[in-house]
Amino acid sequence: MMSEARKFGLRRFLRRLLDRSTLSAEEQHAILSLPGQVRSVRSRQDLVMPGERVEHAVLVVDGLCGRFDQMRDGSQQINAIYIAGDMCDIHSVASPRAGWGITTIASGTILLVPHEDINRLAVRYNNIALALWRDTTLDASILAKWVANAGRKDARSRLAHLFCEVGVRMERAGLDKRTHFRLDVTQARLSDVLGLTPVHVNRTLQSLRAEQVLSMDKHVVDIADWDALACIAEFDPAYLLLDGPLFRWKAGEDTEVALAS
Amino acid sequence: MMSEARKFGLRRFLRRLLDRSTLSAEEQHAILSLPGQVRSVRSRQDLVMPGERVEHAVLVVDGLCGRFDQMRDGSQQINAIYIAGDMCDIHSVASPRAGWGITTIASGTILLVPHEDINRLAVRYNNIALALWRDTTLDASILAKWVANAGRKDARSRLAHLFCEVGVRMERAGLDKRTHFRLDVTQARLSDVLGLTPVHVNRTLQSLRAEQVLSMDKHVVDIADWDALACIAEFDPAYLLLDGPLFRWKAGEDTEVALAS
DNA sequence: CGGATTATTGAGTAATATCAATCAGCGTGG
DNA sequence: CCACGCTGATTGATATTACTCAATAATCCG
Repeated sequence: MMSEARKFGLRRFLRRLLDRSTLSAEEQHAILSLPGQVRSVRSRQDLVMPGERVEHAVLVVDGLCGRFDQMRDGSQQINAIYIAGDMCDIHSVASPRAGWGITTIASGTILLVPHEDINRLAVRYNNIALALWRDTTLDASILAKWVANAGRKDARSRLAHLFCEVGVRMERAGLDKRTHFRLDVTQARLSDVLGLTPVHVNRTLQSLRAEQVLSMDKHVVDIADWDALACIAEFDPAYLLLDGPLFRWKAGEDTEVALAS
Repeated sequence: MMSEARKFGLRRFLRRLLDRSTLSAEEQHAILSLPGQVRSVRSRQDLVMPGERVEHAVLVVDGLCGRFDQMRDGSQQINAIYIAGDMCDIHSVASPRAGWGITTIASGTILLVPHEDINRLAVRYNNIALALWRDTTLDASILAKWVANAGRKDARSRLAHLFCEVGVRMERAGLDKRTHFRLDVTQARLSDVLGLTPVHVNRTLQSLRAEQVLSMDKHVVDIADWDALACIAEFDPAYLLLDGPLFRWKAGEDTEVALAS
């Protein structure tokens, strides 16, 4: 049932927020009570076009979404991958018009949550505002890492890094194991993520397979040697901000700021 | 005098916030009253090391700073450039430990603003919280564009895009003209920004100079043909979110959300 | 089964990196 | 004032990575 999907998606979203922020029972309840429109989506469906002004945020209930930028020659660059529980364009709540677009990478289910309702929560509960800000921070942190990877690493290392990142995020979200997960992408799509050619992605995958580091068959990634992969990738998960929930803001006029352990 | 530098920096910071957010007189005054420690910095001075936990945010009063990531082989990738008025690591207020580092690119003056005080303002004035979140959004938007540039554009186009971006940002900040500005970077530093080799940056600059599009002499960029440069860069400033101040949150328990025109 | 993607392979090419000099500016100590 | 040593800019020659084009094989899906 549709309403079930909504609850399910919001629970995943809440879980994700709780990874980095502490929310009271009331705040948690408020998140879970967010309204939203459930929608089934196929692969390669553009949800937000670049430059469009939006009035709702896209929460991935199930499947995969990506944020993309388009070049004049038609080529795409995907600059963020979102898995179940991620809210793709949380930013849009603060800045409703952005330069990017949102597309589905794999079929699945999404929940469209009106900005209006998210704003209402952020106003009433400033720790929700903080949690959302923190989520944007994570997004920026991942982007910063992607810039570094694109700028300074070769194809092997970039590919390896992507698998490490997605593995860890999947595992953290309770979706799969970091060494074995379903990643419903075609090699062409992978090339849009990594800024490579489909041909080159194919060859790079083969080289990793030949070295028994990882295999990708039928869109299932199987990492045989995590340490080797992390080494190739120079993967350091610090940028995923997984140290556990951080401090809260004290409510009201209190001028003291609570800092967690 | 040092205190003058503090005021000066905060005014620039406020001005920057007002480009995208509306703040009341009281809120503006609160920003300008932020405390902070002024510090003169030389070029190539690391202010925050990767992975370090910080307790203050860095505001660029004058000069240039950059956020960087470091590879195992020692090479650096600069994934963000900050000009006067920018607060480099606003994110750190929400997430005090990040994976990146902050370094100076050119000599100048910075202001270290304690997180504690920023948090205090964000708690008391939720529109300041919104403005800061929005600022993080802008940062993410720029990063997303850089990912796209690094992934899908060649050296010429990337270099051109950087100059367009910095020009527009400088002009917007009231520091210079977009077609003529001082950018105190060496070619080697530029290469760290663009993910290229110093040698290649040099040759690419020469090619742009040969075509009378732009020249860079003594660290002063002179753009002879802005349109040509923007065309080479495929520059569309939408991602800089310059449409003017956006909506405010209504204060207090009000459940209605104010949306600007 | 047949038409569509998607994956794979090969050969040749273009972009960028690498290595190694040389050159130019510039501050400093003699 | 000038020689020295430094950093940054420039150049040339070569190596390497990744792209392009084009074809074929495998898989998916109705």
